[in-house]
Order: sequence, then structure tokens, then C-alpha cells
Amino acid sequence: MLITKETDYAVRCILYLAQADAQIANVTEVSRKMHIPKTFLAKIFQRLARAGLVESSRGMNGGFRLSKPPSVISLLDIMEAIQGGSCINVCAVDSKKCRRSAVCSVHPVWVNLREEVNRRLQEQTIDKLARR
Amino acid sequence: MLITKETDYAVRCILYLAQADAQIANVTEVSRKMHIPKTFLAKIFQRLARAGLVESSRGMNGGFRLSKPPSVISLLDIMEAIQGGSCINVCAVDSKKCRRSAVCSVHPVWVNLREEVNRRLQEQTIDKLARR
DNA sequence: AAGATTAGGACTAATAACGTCCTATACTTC
DNA sequence: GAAGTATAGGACGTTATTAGTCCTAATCTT
Repeated sequence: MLITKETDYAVRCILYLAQADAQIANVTEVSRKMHIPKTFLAKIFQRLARAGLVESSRGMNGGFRLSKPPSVISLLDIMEAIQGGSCINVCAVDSKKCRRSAVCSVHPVWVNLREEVNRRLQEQTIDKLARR
Repeated sequence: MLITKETDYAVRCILYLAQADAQIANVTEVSRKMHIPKTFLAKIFQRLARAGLVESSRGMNGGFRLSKPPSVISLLDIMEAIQGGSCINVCAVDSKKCRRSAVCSVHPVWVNLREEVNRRLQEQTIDKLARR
């Protein structure tokens, strides 16, 4: 699957943080509002934090907030933070894993498709999505 | 993953059959030439046959041949025969599995992406690919 | 110091991908 | 019509990925 459930959850919680009234939110809150298993969500936030998309603060009244404006966070950014990029096909990602890539006439199709998908995901920024 | 190994194998063997000198070929032959595990390939051919992309003949000198001209077989056809369509995201395929799809502002993005991917895969016909 | 919250690794469960094996069935040739 | 060759199809096994839990430590606020 191109988009895993984890990525889907991640998008939801970034969107939640982007709402004006939720500048900072903790795991419990986001978990309840967005219907995401709490412990799983904690992991997701960790990855988003390591990728620099959100910042955390611990202790009482702690939680997470976006570390960039929504206009510069794209679906691609989130996906890369969680899954490490879109996986169309093994040989499109790492041509070393496909010895035939030089011979294979289909290979360029996968590469092309991947580029197009990435382009589209990059276009979709959080501010655009949050406006709907 | 959008394109599974099984689909990838299927594309390879359809391409092989499309070569002029291979009007009919048996599992053993295709397996050797295309580097696909033999028993696995047999399964793949079965699916392609059920989808009407290839025809089989049994017994001595039997094997498989394309049942349509290469110009009307697309990558999408092959993918649908093997995987049953492109799986971008659960909720893009079956909106019943995503109760939030009515509310969710990201949902249309997945649907759109899926349509674009399908469109591109449909454009790529076997005759185009075989020519390279 | 107490309570609340994230950090991070180890672990488990479920699902899908990948592939094998065995028996039945059909066709060709001698 | 018997022997040999090939596909048909279901059951099964294996591995990888996805999804999610749990526990302990570290940090911050009051």
C-alpha cells in the first residue's frame, strides 16, 4: 500500500495541530479527537518530531506543536517522516535491487510514476487541506 | 507497496509473450528466461488466464499465449488481474472502511491520486513497452 | 518532591507478500 | 489407449511489513 495507516494517522494529527485553537496538544487529546490508538500515536509524534515537523515539550501542560507554518508542510514531508518515501516498487526506489533495471523497459515507467506521485503529494500542503 | 513483485513478474511474462518469436511459451521456458520461480509463475499465469489476458493449452507442446493484441493490454489490466487494482490507501478503495471519509479533507487527495495513477498505468500498453 | 508528560527501545499480533507442494485434469503423440 | 507432458487449483508454509502494546527512563511544571 502506498499510504500506510501510520502515515494516514500522522496526516490527521498534523491537521489537528494546524487548527487555530490547538496550538499545543498532548497525545491523549489528539488520540481522542482523531480516533488514533494512544500509544501508537505517541510513536508517530516521535517520528514527526525527529523529522522536525513538530516540537515537543514535556511535563505538565506539555504536548506537541507544529514547528513550521502549515503552508510549508506537505503530505510528502509527512510521508517521508513516517515511511521514508513513497514505495511504488522495489526497483523504482533502489535500482541495485533490480539487476534488470538497465534492460527492463518497464523500469522507467515506475520511476516516472513515482516522480508524479511525489510531485502531487508535495503540492498538497497542510494549509490548503486545513482550509476545507 | 503499490506494485507487488507478483505484478512485476506478470508484466515481465506478458512482455515475453509479446515478443514475436514467442507466440506460445510454457511455464518452464518463461520461468528460465525471465528469472521467475516456476511454481509461482504457474499461479500468475492462472490469474492472467482467468482475467482473459492469456489463453492456455495443455498437454505436450502446450503453454500460454496472449489472447489479445499487445496494443490493448495495459499495465493497469495486468495489475488488476493480479492485485485487483491499485491500493493507494484503504479509504480510497473502500470508503466504507473509513467512517471519516465524509469529514476528512485528505480523502479527496487519495482518490485523486489513485485516479491519476490508474490513468497513467492505462496509457502504458504492452506494445509501447515491447518496442523499447 | 509529586504529578504529568514525552522518549525510546523491546516486544507482540495481525496481515499481506512471496513462494512451494500435491493431486487432478486435459491434451498430444506414439 | 497408454505414456508422457502440461496446465488447474487448492492447501500449505515462510518471511516481511504493518499495526499496535508495554515498560522504564527522562524531563518539565507546580
